[in-house]
Amino acid sequence: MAFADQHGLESLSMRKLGQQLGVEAMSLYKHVKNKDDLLDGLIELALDEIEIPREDDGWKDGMRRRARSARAMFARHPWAVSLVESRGNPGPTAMVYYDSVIGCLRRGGFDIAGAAHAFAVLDAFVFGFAVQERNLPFDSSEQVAALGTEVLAQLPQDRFPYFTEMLKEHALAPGYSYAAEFDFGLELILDGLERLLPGSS
Amino acid sequence: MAFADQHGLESLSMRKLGQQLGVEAMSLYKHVKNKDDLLDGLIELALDEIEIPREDDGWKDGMRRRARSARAMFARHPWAVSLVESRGNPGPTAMVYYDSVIGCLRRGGFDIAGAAHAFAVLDAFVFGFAVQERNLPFDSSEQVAALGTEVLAQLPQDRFPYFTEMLKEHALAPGYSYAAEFDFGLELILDGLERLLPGSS
DNA sequence: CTGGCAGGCTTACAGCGTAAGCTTGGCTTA
DNA sequence: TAAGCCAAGCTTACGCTGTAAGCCTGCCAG
Repeated sequence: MAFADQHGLESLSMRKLGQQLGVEAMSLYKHVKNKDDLLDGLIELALDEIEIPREDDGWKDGMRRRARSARAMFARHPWAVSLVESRGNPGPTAMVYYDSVIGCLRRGGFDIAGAAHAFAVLDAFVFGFAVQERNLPFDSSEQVAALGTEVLAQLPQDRFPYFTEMLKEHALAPGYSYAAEFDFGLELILDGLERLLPGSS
Repeated sequence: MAFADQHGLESLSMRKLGQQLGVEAMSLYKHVKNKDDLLDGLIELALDEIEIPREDDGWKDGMRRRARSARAMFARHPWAVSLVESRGNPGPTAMVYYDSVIGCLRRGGFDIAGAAHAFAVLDAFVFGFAVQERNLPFDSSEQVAALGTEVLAQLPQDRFPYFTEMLKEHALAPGYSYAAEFDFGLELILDGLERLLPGSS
């Protein structure tokens, strides 16, 4: 995990990892079945950093908590995005996660189908947002400004009037942060789900 | 693209691609700068299959159209998911796509910030859903039944009561299709966005 | 007729995951 | 104390990858 955080997932090879540990590549195979096994372990570590809903959380707080912490985890470990994307089989940590999320929704009043809906839409949003955020070609707001003005200079602005406008008057405006879009989307979805509940007319 | 559809992205190597074309691997480099260049071209082809909103679409219809067609494209070309995920730089097709989406929203009455919100949440959902769907370890509903019962048999059911329940009574129920979750989430988000509009009090 | 050049081919290299087998040192047990 | 096992490392080798460098051939313009 330290290696992935430091050097990125694409440069994690058995040889380099061994080198960092002061060991030959093949020695790692005493501890790990193969590279996929190692990557599965990495996912497990990453998923374990996602906070699951507490027993005493209402469904909305519980979902908010896990969504926010998932986003934070993906921001801390960008490699986890590609990893989760590229391999499917849920490990034990994923099972705990699934069960606690569904449980939180069911206790909050959702029927089975409703909980499935809620889970699907929230999960898709959280993960999709993590991907978007990781693919942004900048990290800080100085970088976004620099890159934005450069793009603007090269762009045939008359061909993309709406995009240009948004870049100029929104994304490049002081204080803009893409991260804020996360809370917006999250609350929108949570409010929409709330309306499904019996008793919200 | 044909090769990727047929054999999957992971087995697309320059040598194998050349072989399929009756040509040596290195010959491809006369037409393509390097493999990344080729992959960028693939993305371009894939994105081009996403329907963009029509001029006469209302914002809701426009967004629904592009969301649905994006999902359909990802279903047709599963490799496009990993590809979009792994490389960021938007090409010309992506620019057209961005501009038309933002334009559709703006014409529909969203202010700049609102359009940015809407774009972000919809895009995250659509892409996140595509990833989920691609990672499902089954393709048909017979497969889901077979796999589901197998998982159920192995699972320590008492440890994951909610998950077990959902599997038994929902996912394994006849006629269940994960795909239906897409429209649910999409409409939920669209309805949520509608409420942002002035005049919907 | 000639030059350029597009489109292919050949060779070669470094890096990858990993199969197969070897060495070593410490612990367990008789 | 001796015997045996085994965990943890090392070595070598194989087939795969992307691609740099350079060569050959045939078409087409001047």
